[in-house]
Amino acid sequence: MIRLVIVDDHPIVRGGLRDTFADAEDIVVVGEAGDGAEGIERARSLAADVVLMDLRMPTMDGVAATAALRERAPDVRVLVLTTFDSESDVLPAIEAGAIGYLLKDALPDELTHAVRAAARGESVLAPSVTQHLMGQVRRPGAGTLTDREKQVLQLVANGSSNREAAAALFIGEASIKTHLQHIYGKLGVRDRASAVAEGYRRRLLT
Amino acid sequence: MIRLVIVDDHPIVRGGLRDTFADAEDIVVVGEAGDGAEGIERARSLAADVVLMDLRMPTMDGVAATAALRERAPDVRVLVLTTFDSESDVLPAIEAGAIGYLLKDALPDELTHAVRAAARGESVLAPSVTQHLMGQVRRPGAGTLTDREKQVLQLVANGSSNREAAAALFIGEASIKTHLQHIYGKLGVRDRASAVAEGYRRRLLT
DNA sequence: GTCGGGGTCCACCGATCGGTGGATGCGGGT
DNA sequence: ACCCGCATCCACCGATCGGTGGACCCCGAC
Repeated sequence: MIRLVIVDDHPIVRGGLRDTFADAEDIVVVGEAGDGAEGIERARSLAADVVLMDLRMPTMDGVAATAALRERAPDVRVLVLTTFDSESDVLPAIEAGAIGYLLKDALPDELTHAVRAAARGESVLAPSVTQHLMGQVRRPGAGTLTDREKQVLQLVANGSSNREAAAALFIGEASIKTHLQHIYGKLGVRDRASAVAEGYRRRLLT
Repeated sequence: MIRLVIVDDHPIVRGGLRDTFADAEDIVVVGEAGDGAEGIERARSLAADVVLMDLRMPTMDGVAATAALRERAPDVRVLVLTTFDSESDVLPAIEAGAIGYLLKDALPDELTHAVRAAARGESVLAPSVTQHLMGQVRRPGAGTLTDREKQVLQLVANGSSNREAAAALFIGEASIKTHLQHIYGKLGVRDRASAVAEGYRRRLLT
């Protein structure tokens, strides 16, 4: 029997998860928590096998909680279940010691399978997360924007539209779009707003 | 006769400006420079009345050059002429001692008038810049996003579309749009990408 | 010499965003 | 009692963006 603890700050989400695992005869939800600190306490006192961990939570977030659990209760497997799959969420969570990373659009079936896999010590990743990870290894130089790309990103961060950025660099609008596509690919994002965010996180922008 | 020095790293822009002032009988362009350090030197050695200063330049930017000029040649009026009007450009430039702030979409006529005004010690600001400044005084609490607005901005920075952010916060897409409009107003930007940038600059985002 | 990466450009399309001008309800402050 | 800030929601529109699948040129490395 797999002893599961659910950590998520939304009661509604917790309810949905509880229902999901009600059908699984080999999984029992032994506890719930609304933030990271509480989650750590529950996981330890209830002798959890697997913790289903949200990332964005008040007071103590999922990454910090995961890291703390790895330290204080190394036998507990932490399975991240969150809404976001940007690199800035995925990589810290993996580094912190999460054994799996699923997105909240996962089907109930996928969820129960993932919990069983986690209990066996196997890793389960959402497809888009897998891509991010592959991107990290496939391209050792990934995250290295060219000078031109940095210029474009800086202009976008300063409020330029594609047209304005093109004018500022004396090139065509199409080139700006191409540069941005390359930037999205390298940073693992889908739009200019999160590209700017990643730019600041990686200290590419001022 | 007003002695003018042009500081801009693009030769083409310098050329255009030179042409612009060729028609003004009371203004003579006595020198040009391609970066801030050079601009300071020219402004002093050529006894400039007014310096037309670009902000984004290699090696020494316009803000640093303006501050240095105020220090070492307080009689020289610095008139900023740049492409950008985000708060993070405007405020430092004004603080550094610029007497005016124009955008590069200004008409030649506006430019010559502004140079004459600067020579007389009067301030000329581009309309959108004036708005930024007024925003600074009118709202002492400006730049203070509400908790909800910070949540929205954080989600946008993490790559959420409006729809996704709405789902994450359990509210409607229309509310996300409204929050974003408020955020744009408070941060003095026009789109989500530069809102994210301002968020990082003001340390509202992680 | 050719292969790959960087930079530039094109067309087309659907999706999303930004702008505007509202409206409602709640709570705190005067 | 009233007003204002905050949060929520609506509709409509044009502008912009993101996705795709190319293309060309230049240059340096192998």
